[in-house]
Amino acid sequence: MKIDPDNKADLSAQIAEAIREEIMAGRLIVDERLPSEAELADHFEVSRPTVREALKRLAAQSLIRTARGAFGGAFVNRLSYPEAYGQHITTSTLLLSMNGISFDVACEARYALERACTPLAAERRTPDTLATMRAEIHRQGQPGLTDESFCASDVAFHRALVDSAGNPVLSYQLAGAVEAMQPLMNMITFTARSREAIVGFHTRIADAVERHEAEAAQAALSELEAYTLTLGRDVMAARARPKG
Amino acid sequence: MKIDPDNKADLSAQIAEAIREEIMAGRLIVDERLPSEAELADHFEVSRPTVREALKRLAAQSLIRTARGAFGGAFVNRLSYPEAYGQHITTSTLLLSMNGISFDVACEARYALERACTPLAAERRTPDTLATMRAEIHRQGQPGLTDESFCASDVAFHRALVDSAGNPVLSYQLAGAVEAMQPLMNMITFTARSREAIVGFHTRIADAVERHEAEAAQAALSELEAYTLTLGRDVMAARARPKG
DNA sequence: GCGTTTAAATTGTCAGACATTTAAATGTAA
DNA sequence: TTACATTTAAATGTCTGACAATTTAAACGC
Repeated sequence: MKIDPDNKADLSAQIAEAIREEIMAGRLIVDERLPSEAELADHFEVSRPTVREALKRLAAQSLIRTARGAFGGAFVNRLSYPEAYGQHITTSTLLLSMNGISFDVACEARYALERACTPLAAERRTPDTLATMRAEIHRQGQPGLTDESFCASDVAFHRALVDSAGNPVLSYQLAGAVEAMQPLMNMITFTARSREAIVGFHTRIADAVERHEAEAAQAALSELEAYTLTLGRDVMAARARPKG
Repeated sequence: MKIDPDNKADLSAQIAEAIREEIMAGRLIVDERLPSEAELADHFEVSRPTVREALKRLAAQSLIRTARGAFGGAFVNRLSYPEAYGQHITTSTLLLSMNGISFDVACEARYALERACTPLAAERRTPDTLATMRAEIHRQGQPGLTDESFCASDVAFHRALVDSAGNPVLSYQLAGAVEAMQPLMNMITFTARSREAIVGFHTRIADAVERHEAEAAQAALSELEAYTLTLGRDVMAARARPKG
């Protein structure tokens, strides 16, 4: 493994980067065991705590996993879809919340991406994904539902729509976009009237997907986007008026 | 800040998660200073190395940054677009390479997402992004170009197309999809004939975007997808035949 | 008033030790 | 021989204490 020049950056960051490059380049393959912490410390000529900090950096990115005990150690981790989802959602959510991304921009990106899945979803939807969409639509019509539950069900519906495309890479990419919108969506209070409208759009989408009508589904999605945008703008406008 | 129950997981992971939740929930805001390592160790009732491992986990995710010296410490980091790009690309690349994602599935996801940007790109393209696309097309026609440079230019062209949409969130989401394909694309050797064909598709796309013709651009993209798929399948087939 | 020096606070690194966990090796009895 | 219990070795997890390097602010001298 590569060494570190007289770089002045943190040693643990340099070591983590060296190991990360080995993994990215495929020179360390999945489930391969890294040398023990003591051996790594010896190799890089640093102390064990420094090596451990480097390994924790890699663990935080799900690049390695560790096991205690004899024949334990650090192993190259096969990045699973749930782990990848989680990291993507964390990154996307923070990017939106920390950079003052407007509701309009986030909304546009989200629905543009979602429309991209729709033709595939209309072509390949299964009874299973259709049933999930129908179930979420039914839940959204329940009177006692809290705003939080309504939002969660909304996410689940759109998630099912995306999953209908049957492309796990697409599902992964969309997860970040849809989930990251959640905090922004939570700012909107859904009146009974707006819920009714949204359920209407969802029903149109599910119907179109069931009938393999991609364009009708895309059209309904575009109208839902426009409607969501008006809801968001109303909230912003109301917030600009400090008068209650 | 929250404490840790009698959980048996790593203390550093628990502490990192507790701080991460504070940041995600907005209770720790951008540029806010965390307590010093000694204070955190005191608060969580662990030793300083354990706190440091937790902080390194957060630093690896660009959630915090650290500064030495008096009035230094750990600060909540504003996640920048380049940092978010980098993490997204790392995650996407590893997800594809470690899970045996087929060329077909990755290709489908990538072009589906890219087509989603096309209507916005055709609407909003600027002289600047058009010039970038033209420049990359010109470079791709140079005879002496290596396969690596051709691939890089291909990525730059598609990146310019995506950026034409003028939506930074969309650009961020697409970066992972496009860049993560790069290792798979590098397996394809581009003959003079295939390069000529690709330059032709790129020219059609640029022309359509310049004329604000979204559907023509999408059609050219779809044909490029089909052509890329045949190239990839030829490579796979040639690889299946061990005979040279 | 200004430049220099000093002090303090904080992260970065090290050394050594002990605790905990895990699986293999070993021993023991039915 | 087989099954079960014990021991052992290897590795990570955690702690203590110390020192180095860095950076800012305050003190100091002129």
